[in-house]
Amino acid sequence: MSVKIVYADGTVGEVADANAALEIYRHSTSHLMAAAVTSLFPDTHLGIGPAISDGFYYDFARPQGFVAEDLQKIEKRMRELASMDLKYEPSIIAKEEAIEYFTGQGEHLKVELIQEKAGERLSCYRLGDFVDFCTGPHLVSTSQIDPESFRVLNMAGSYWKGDEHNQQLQRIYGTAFLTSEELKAYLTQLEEAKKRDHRKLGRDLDLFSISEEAGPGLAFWHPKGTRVRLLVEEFLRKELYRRGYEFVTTPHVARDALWKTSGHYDYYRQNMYVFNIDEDEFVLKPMNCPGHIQIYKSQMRSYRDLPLRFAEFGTVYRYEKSGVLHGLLRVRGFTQDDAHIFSTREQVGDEISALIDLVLFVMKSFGFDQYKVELSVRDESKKEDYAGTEEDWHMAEEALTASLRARGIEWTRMEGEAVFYGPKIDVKLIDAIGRPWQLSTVQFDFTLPKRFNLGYTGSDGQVHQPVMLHRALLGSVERFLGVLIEHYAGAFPVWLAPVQVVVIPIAERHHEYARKVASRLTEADLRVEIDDRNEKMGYKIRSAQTQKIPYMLVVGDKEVESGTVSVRNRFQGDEGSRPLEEFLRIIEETVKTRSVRP
RNA sequence: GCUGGCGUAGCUCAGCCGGUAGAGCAGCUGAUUUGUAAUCAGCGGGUCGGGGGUUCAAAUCCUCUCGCCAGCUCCA
Repeated sequence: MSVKIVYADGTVGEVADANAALEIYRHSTSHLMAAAVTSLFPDTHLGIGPAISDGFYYDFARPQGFVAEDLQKIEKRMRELASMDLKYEPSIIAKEEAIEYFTGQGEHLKVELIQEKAGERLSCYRLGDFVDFCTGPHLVSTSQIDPESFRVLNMAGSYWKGDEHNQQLQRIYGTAFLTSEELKAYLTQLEEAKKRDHRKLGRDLDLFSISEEAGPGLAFWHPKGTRVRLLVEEFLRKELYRRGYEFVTTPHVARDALWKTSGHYDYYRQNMYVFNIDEDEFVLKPMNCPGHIQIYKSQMRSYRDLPLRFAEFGTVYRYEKSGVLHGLLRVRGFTQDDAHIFSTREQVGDEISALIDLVLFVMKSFGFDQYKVELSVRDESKKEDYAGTEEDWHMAEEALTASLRARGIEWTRMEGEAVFYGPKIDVKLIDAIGRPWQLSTVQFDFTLPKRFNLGYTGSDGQVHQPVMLHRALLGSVERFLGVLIEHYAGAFPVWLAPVQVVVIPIAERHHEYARKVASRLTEADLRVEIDDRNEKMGYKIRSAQTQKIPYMLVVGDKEVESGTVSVRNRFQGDEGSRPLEEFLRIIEETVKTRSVRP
């Protein structure tokens, strides 16, 4: 469907593209919201109010802020204004005139924006009594906004121009869709996301907890959560050994001297836990790289030794601001599936290719098949902020893009997003309900080899400096498991499920057979429980279903007699009886293939 | 860290214009011996996040503090 719009110069047009139309629609709804807010609260001043990926927001400056009840009032006022058929009236005026007007209105933030804008003339849109400096385009009239297709959702603080040193504004979020059905679907999806919340599932499935007494941002892994964790780690460990990595183990604390050499002491101090013992100062490690470098440096290295790939499930601790902590996704103590590759310049291209293969293989194995790749490079205008030579950056970027190109992987180039010590590739996974998660990262490092004066003897007998790559596949085990829980909504694939099978005897006389069944499966290395509680079968099934256990084996008189099990699958329900050995073959195959659905 | 909201039993929540706590689920005990998502009955369980204050009296009001939630900034 096409939407009628009005451009800044007053011409009227139509937009047929659904995405473009939605963006304009949301932007216009945000103006409607601002109009509602300024009419309800005349002492409010304006920030900016764009459309965003799933709605829109508007930032307001109001000393006393807003309270939750204000949101309802605002929404109500928006409906009233929408029904008044107000026109979005554009006008093009001189910059001077605009400054004068907004200064007169006390809109100093708008004035600031206008002053920064180049050009002599600019456009404004009027909506009733509300005038905003805006390039448009907009809907023609508020009558185009379906009062049932938008919502004012929540509010939060935000910094002017996104800078925490600036004044803090009140941001009000809303969402809008072209139809009320789409709004409804969106709200349903929010509910869905809530049901998958790993913090809730972590408790319900008894996977992990975070204790107020022990401190925020520190996860305690329960037996079932630890099982999943170990399974993930075992899978990776096996795969990494297969691909030429060596595992190493490094201490959790090290003298300040190490961190001074690495530079973290100066650049990362605000995130480090530092403490004194006797005369010495120690740091709880926030990163594993200096440790791996110690191992590299423990002996002379030759080009024949390279590449060296040191891997570690390295637990690090970083002080994070209290407001950023979030379940397992953002914690203060976490385990990186870290590795550092030391290679010659000639080898680095192959290493990156191998890494990309590895990342894709690992993600696929865990059931993710959608992803986005970002290549972060330095800000060309601020080269002095970055370490490494011109040649370093060129070589690194070349190596990264060549590998991506060779695999036909599409990527987005992120200007100015590189870390100061080198460019990187980040892989963002898309989960089951379409949300992106930043996990894998491959980063060049031009500074640590220099700081630690790393070298190897080349075939020419001269000492050369190795290239160093940091890489993590899962990022951190904690974050990855959080994402995995949400991706599967707690129903892990059979190979990762903490409990794979629960045997459900119907009555007490079937307990002995149930134990026989369970021990046969346990012998085959399956994770089995028997529910021999004094309850009805339906109760036990419900209990197993809510625990998302992949298979329930019901055993009663018939099964005891025939040596079978009645198989119930958590997704499909009752599958009927089959001989125990046959079930065993099926589940073993499911585990072996790491099949997502049993 | 900042803005706003919220902390009552293991979980979800009621009680909150002040009169010292309640439900459902979970747990425990007993009865029941059960055929594909909740059998019945009984019992135990809370220094109402913590400190201070106002008051004859505080889960309810004020204040400080800790934590959680939604964002912002930052990030694996």
